[in-house]
Amino acid sequence: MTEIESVIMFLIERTLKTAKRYSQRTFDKMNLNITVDQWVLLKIIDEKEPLSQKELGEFSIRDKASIARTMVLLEKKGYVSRTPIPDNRREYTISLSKGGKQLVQANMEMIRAHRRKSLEGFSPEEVHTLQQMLLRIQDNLKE
Amino acid sequence: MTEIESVIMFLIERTLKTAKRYSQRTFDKMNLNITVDQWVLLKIIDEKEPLSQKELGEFSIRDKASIARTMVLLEKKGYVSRTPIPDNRREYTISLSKGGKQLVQANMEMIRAHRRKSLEGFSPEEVHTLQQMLLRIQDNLKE
DNA sequence: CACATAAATTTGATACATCAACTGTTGATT
DNA sequence: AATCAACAGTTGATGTATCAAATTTATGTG
Repeated sequence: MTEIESVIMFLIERTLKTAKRYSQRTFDKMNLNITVDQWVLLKIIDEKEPLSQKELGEFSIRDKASIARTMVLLEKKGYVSRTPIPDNRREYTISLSKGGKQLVQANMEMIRAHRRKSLEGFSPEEVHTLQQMLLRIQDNLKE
Repeated sequence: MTEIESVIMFLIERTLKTAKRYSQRTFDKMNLNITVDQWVLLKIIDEKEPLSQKELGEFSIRDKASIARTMVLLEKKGYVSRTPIPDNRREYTISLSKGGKQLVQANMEMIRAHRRKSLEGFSPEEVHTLQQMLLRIQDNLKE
């Protein structure tokens, strides 16, 4: 085992890429016509709506420019609506359209199956330990 | 806490983005003029050279197209050399140039400091547990 | 040997990431 | 009220990611 293979960030990156690739292949097979990144944003909106692009960016750790462009795209695809806020012409309210809600609804079971598969062989305590460790690392690197 | 905030892949993604951002800011402050992704590839080459683009792609879980373009770029920057293999005109041998070796050498201490910072408060046993968990997840998703 | 098949890399199309610069809006201070 | 700083979002430039198709070279089988 070389040095880099024991580095946590390297392992995290490999794990994430493996999982993303796995999910994207399923999405493509099902002709979902969205990317895994787009799914994640849709799911966040589903759980947190209504919210602004700024809030969505902060929550998902994405640049505001990236969020803006993806929202335009998801609006075009008919999954997201951006409605103006009365007395505030500087931000939008982001929420799921009917089509977006339906998409999330229709695919949650498949997503949950992926989550279960990724954690096969883990006890609930282990999962909890892993969650806490990841949060601790984020805390260590905050600001 | 909403559902998605307990999902391991979501936490992993946030952790990785936080760490990458943190390192990139340091790189930029030091005028290193490379991205974190480029650094990771340089460090892999440093540890594994000589190797082919295909091997580098498999090891780092990157698409061969992505590797090819990044190698062209790193060659232009003078950090990597691609030398032909005798009796094999179909692949290259990738290795670090002098400049590349020097770059890795000169920055390893800073990188190690980042690694230590990300794991502040972790015992060696905890780090080992985390490594093993990440490997188990990758195994679970291996096609 | 010829020819099909496989392998390593490159190129094209598209998506997403960041930073920096810009636009338009809001709010606070003088 | 006028001005200026802060804020939300957009746009431009650049780097990286993927898949699919093309290219070039190597190899195995008849």
